Amino acid sequence: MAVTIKDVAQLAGVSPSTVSRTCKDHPSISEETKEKVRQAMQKLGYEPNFQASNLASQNSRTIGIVLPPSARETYENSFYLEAIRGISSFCNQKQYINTVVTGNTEEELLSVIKTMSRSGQVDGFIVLYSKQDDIVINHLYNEGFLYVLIGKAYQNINQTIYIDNDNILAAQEATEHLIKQGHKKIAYLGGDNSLMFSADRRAGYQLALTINGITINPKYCQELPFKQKDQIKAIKELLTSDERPSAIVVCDDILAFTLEDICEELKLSIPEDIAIVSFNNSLIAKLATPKLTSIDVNSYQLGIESASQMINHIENPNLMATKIIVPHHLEVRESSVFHREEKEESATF
Amino acid sequence: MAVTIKDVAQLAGVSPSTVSRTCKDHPSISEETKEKVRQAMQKLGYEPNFQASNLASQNSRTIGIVLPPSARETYENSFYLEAIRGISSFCNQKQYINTVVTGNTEEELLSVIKTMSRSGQVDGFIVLYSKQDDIVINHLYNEGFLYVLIGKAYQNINQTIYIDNDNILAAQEATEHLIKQGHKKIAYLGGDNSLMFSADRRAGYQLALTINGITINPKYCQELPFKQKDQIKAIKELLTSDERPSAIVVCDDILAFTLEDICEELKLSIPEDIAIVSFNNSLIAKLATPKLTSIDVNSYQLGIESASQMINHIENPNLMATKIIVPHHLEVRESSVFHREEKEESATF
DNA sequence: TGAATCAGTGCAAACGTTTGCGCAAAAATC
DNA sequence: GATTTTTGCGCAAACGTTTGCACTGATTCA
Repeated sequence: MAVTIKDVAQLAGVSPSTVSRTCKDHPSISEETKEKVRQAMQKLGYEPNFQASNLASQNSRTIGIVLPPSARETYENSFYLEAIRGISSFCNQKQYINTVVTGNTEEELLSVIKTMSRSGQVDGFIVLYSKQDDIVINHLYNEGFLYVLIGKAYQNINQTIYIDNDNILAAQEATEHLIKQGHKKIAYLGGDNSLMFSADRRAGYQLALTINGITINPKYCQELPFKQKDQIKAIKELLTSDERPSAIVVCDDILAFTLEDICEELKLSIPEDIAIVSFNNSLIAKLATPKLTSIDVNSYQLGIESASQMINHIENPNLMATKIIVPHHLEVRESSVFHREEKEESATF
Repeated sequence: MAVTIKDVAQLAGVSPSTVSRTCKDHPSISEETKEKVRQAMQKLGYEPNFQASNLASQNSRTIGIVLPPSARETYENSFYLEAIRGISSFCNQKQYINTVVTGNTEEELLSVIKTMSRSGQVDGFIVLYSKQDDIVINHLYNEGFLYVLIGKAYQNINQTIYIDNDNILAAQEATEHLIKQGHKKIAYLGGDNSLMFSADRRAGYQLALTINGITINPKYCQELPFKQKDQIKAIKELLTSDERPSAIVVCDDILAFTLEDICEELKLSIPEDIAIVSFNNSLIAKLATPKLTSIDVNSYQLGIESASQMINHIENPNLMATKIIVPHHLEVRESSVFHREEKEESATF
């Protein structure tokens, strides 16, 4: 049997409550006694029992991580694992535990989440996506259960805690980067606009055009269908139309990669005929030919910050619902700039 | 305050112990009473308190998931998230919790693991890699703590539970697939051979050659350095040498992708000059041009099986250390076969 | 000098389960 | 009908913490 608080108390010649208070560094214990207790803990290799501690203090020190209910391809995006790693790393430091919950459908997810919250398995959920009218998010909100969103909240904005990039600004910068290269016919390829990041990036793109006095061409602003076949068809149509754009902002590296393929097929050279900027700065952006200019959203940091906020709110229930914006940065590579020198950073990979 | 076992007991007119036993479907409670209790539970929306239950039964119903301590690039491999999703999904069903632990160095990992096991935060660890002389794995073994490896065990093989593909067979099949296409000069590009999967794939490659009466050329069998720059250099040397191979088995899609790039640079066409088979069947394999023939290792299933084994061993401590082999399959695409028709499955993506 | 304050500790009751054991009542045995 | 066995359930003691409250001895204040 593992060493308990009583063993430590006995060895140190104090009561269990004194040991407990020493662990918490309670001010009403004298430094002298604390030292004595600490020595005993050290000697016995004491580690407080997680379950007992949680039961007594009526919490779980556990954070649920909710993956979006999606097709397998979605998870190929390294964003999710990086966010999870950020969360984990912070949790590990703070002696918290995290549990990822995943499901194929929204309903499946919801049912797991319901039992988890009712059984006190978790203190709160970090939801790794933000989507309009999502039943999971709505449920959490309606139940008043603690949750934080990665991505911008869609409704109840002032009451929900979220961690996000400034996707509008990011897309604006991406677009302005292209404008600076002399482009005027700039298109945007996005995904499902009920996902907040996609909608925001589109907004940023449009904002940049407006600010720079470029009129918005609706044909240039596309919400692509989910199926890859249809995506390809839509992209081809765009690229072979009379008003072919000379530059494209793409909401994701994977999609941008597909775009590069299509360009090659259509004998359009990048960045001469079509310049490209995309998002996520994943490995694929570095491996693509030509290498993709991409916006790094710091997904690991998004994870860290969301865990930090979560724990903060668990331990201080009356905190306001704050928002955190994690900085992004534009990683310029070959797909958007003519005659670019081989840069050291891309070379070291 | 949430509804407890006492509330249910009161409503059903029985004692708390009867409620508890009903939950466990204990045989010594009459079906009649059970039904009464179940109705009460239903009515109150009772969900057993996770912490209390764990404390009383002296376990944690929590599984730690150990990511390898690596550079960021490693995690771009979708293998890890898929494995985690498999584990999570199984845990969610079984009312278990999982917590991923990650660290930049082996020491960091080890220290987290130590406190986790001592504080009873987890019942066991699923280690998502298998490596020679790894201090984490060694620690777990020496402490006699429950763990299961994804990948083949390196030592204490009969005492450790592991879930793996038959990587030897997989690599053998990959190689024989190339042999069937008429290739005789076949090379193998692997990574760090202290990682078991890499060593096994090499072994399978060599086995296939031997069986088919092809002498092994040491130059053809490479353990590539970690840095991408050096990798590229080594590959280029191989491809420009006098004895240039006509086909290559590559231990990972990402590396194979890089190989394709180099081939293009050297004006070698795929699969005519160089045929390629790789591993993991990730998105990148489907997006590459030409599309990569790749071995799918069913990482999600590896996750499921490892969680299943883990829970089985948690609940039955005296079980033997079994091994589970998850099937793989070869997904044939353009990189290994001449004049391949566009297949439906690749088209649907 | 006596009352009031305070710092430092311990007592014991939670927290919500699980489970060994005991005890009735019912069933089986003779 | 008396004895034993079985069935079904409840009692109460764990499990290892946390924490409100009480208590003691020392210090301060008037």
